[in-house]
Amino acid sequence: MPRLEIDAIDQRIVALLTADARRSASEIGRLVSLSPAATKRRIDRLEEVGVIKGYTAVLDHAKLGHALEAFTELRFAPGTQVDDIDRALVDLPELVESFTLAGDPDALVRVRVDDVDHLKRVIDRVRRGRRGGAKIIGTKTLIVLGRTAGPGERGETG
Amino acid sequence: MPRLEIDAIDQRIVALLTADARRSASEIGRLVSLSPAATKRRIDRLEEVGVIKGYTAVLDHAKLGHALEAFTELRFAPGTQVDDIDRALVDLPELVESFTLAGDPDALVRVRVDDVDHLKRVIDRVRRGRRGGAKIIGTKTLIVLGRTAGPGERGETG
DNA sequence: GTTGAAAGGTGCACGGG
DNA sequence: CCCGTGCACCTTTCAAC
Repeated sequence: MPRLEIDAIDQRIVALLTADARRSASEIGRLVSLSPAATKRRIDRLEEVGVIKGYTAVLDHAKLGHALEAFTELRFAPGTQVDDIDRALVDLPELVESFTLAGDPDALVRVRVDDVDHLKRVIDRVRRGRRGGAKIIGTKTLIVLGRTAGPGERGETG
Repeated sequence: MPRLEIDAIDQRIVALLTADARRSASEIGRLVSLSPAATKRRIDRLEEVGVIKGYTAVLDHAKLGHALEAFTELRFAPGTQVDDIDRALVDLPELVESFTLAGDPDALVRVRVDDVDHLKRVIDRVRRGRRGGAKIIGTKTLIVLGRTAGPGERGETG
């Protein structure tokens, strides 16, 4: 395993790839004053140590027919293990990401759906929450009206 | 402006770029049985019409020193405009994204911080919510214990 | 960290369906 | 409209330093 330290140049490379993951290693090298080969080695190392987990396209989901986004807060029966929560949600195609939380509610589930009717069906599926012994005793769904990206999503954190 | 219709091949291209945004147009072309040039033209068109808004690196924030993630629910005073909410949150480097919601709470703010002390300072800043006339009358912060990516984040939705 | 050369990807004009 | 081809140019990759 390569060294884990992330120096200032690594941070700039990470920021540049966060802003545009399809930039070439040569261009990044130009921007951080390094040769293409040295830049590529740093990118490879950042991937190896797991600082960079991958690269993804940022989509306009509304244009792909998934116009509605929502968060559903979940409350579980006493004794439910946090790991059970994840198991309760696999195989839900509408799931974007799910969070286990400290406090009340116990989990937050983010879903993307076509319309309110679709949302209703998804919430029904979530509420069943059969798998893994997780017993859902309450849900509260919040419909997203608008979303704004922050600096932390654009690589401006360092 | 190019055509807005997204056919089955476009959807596969979007899914492939969502799974790995750094794949070359030639490789994607091989996977969807199209020439490199035709594939590139489709990718360019998907970007032009805004289906693909950009490309970003997926990071392990814990390895970059931002180990703690949290959601803060916000409640606003009556008469607050939803647009005021976004204006109240600009210039918060710890902000990942913010959502305006239908129902109660009025907004959900996602932040990434170094530790609980840092979180305390960020929540204090959010609670002030000076800008744009947004008056925050209550907050509730949920600390993230764990996160799981769903199919909708990996391009498996189509 | 650099250089350099081979392999492969990109960008563009052209022609065909 | 959208596809493929061919070619010049640029990037990536890897050895050697």
